[in-house]
Amino acid sequence: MNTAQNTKDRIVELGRDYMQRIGYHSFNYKQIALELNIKNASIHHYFPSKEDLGLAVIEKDRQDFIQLTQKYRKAKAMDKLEALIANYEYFFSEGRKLCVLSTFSSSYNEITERMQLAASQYGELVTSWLTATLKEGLEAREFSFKEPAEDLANVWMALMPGSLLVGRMGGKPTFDRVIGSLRQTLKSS
Amino acid sequence: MNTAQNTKDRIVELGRDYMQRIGYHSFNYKQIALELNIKNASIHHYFPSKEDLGLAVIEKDRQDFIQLTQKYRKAKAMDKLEALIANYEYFFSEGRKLCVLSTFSSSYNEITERMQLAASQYGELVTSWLTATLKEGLEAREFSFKEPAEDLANVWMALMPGSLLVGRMGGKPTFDRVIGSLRQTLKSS
DNA sequence: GTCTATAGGGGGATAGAC
DNA sequence: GTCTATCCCCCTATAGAC
Repeated sequence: MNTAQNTKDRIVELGRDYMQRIGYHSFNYKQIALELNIKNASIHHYFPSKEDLGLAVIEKDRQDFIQLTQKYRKAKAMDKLEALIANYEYFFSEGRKLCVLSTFSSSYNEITERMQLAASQYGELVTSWLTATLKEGLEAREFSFKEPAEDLANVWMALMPGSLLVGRMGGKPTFDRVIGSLRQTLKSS
Repeated sequence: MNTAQNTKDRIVELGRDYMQRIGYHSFNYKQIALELNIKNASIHHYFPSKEDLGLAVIEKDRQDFIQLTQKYRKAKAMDKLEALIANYEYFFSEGRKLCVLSTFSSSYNEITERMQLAASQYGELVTSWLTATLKEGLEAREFSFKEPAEDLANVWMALMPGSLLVGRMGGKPTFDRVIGSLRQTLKSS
């Protein structure tokens, strides 16, 4: 997920990383410029406005997600979900970052309409995939939950970001406990 | 929960409201000053630095929580939890606000150590209360969950803020679905 | 306790040279 | 594509009068 060649791609990668750590608004161009050994103004060459970079970050994350779903297309449902969880484990261990969706959701009332729309649509995509994957695992008897798959998908959409939020304050044990419970939602009910 | 008499209390109330809507950093003194018909500088008379106001907001929210636990001291466990849920229903309907804890958690890497500590301690208090309340309801056979109460308390700590986050993007139906599932975690398992 | 005035820094954005 | 220089706005915070 970190294979940026050109400057433009590297800006998006670094921008995403910073936004996940400190939020869209606290992030600024200078932080990236320093790491790339270029100047503030050069970033504006690639992304004239901060909104452009924000949209690019959301789109990059969406593409990475699509790529993950493709890679695990033929895998077992449990392996698909574990791949998603692995991302969250990585976010937490790598500086207690939030995921991109929760980053923009926590700033939702102070970002542009276009960014709100992009984030919302990305969220719907993940929710749909989760719903389908849950149904898939249920039919294959990998899972045994009893509530509607749509409901459980929404629980995952809330619980995964939530695990990062409480993990920031409660630390690794708290984070692990929530992720453990997340896996448990697939069994019986 | 909204009974501010003097200017200082009103500043804290308004500050909390804004922070929950747009976040600690996006909030600024001028927004409050306009609503109170005073000037920016007057706020600094009560809260010399923004950190002071941030700490006051956390403390106010903690006191309100303690007051809620006192009020429901002798109530059934389910009624206690419903009182907490009612807060979240209110946050969402009132402009899709986040709760104070998730507000500061989402800005955790960009607030001062004192604020981090205050937020963390407040979080531990809520977690303890939730754990105790869950055990209480289990012993009274109001609930029938099977996992350790500590684990379920952490799930609630993650799922309640999570419901607000996904609700911002998915809307009321999504929020309601997560809250519905939250209640379901108390049954069987 | 509230005001005016202002310091001082940060950060997004643009112009124009190289 | 990157630079220097600069504009301009926003926001925290302070000084000092009333």
